[in-house]
Amino acid sequence: MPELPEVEVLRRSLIPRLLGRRIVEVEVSNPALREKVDGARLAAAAAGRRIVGLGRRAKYLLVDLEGDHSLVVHLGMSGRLTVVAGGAPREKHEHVAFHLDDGARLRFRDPRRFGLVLALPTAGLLADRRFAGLGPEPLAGGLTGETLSRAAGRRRGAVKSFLLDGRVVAGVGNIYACEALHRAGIHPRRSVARIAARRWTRLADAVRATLEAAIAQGGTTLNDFTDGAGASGYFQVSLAVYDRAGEPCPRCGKPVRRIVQTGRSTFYCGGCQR
DNA sequence: CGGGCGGCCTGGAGGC
DNA sequence: TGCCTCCAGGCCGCCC
Repeated sequence: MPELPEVEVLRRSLIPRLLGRRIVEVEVSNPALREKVDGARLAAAAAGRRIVGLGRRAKYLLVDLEGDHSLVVHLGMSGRLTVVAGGAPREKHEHVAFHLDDGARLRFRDPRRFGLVLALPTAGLLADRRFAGLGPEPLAGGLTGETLSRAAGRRRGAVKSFLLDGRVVAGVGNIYACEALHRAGIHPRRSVARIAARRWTRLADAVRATLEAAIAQGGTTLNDFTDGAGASGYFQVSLAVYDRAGEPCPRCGKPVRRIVQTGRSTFYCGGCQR
């Protein structure tokens, strides 16, 4: 379940393996991802081009190519992007492969096919409809209590759902929304209309701290995530509440509870989240 | 326009 | 052992 930290860990792990490499061939085995993969367009954008940068916006990995195009990769739920030896056999669910000039292969594997691989013009990339409505990058200085408070505006919904809204803040998914609320001591069902300035600041700080801690530990590997070399993260051992229903809260010892909000699981501590 | 919800998709887990 | 159901959830589109 790759969220911002996992994509950031992936990005950093790919830099030494991809930067300066030339893509020699693009192979699409199954175009049926979230958006149909346009193999001809991918090849036109990437074949013969060097990789000159690796960026990230929200949960999207941005591969900057020489020329005027970038590759945009989203891991969805179960996507993995890894660099493997050129002779490695094609894996099940390996839908897209980029063959590199050093003989290696950049493999995109995604059993659930919620992911995305496409090429877009680099100029104005972030103005693309997929990025245009996104909220601030939480680790780029754009996330403050005031940002959150202003985004809340006249909204009245639960703060957990609010944090999951990419227009509010980019890159926060279910795991880190739960963890950040726990860190901030805020109940996931609390209405955003009933959060004071001081608590917005605490929440913004908690979101940043949670994401940074997860990146420092290589991300969270519950089922699928690995970095570009195939290595798992280990933040899952640091999760305070996520997927820990019934276990004691690491802060106050009361049992962690599971509820469902807008169709997805929320984990929190009824003792220290108010 | 905010917000809720279904659909997409497969593998793994759990029940019987 | 095998079959069934459910669940994981990012994102989009539809609806009220």
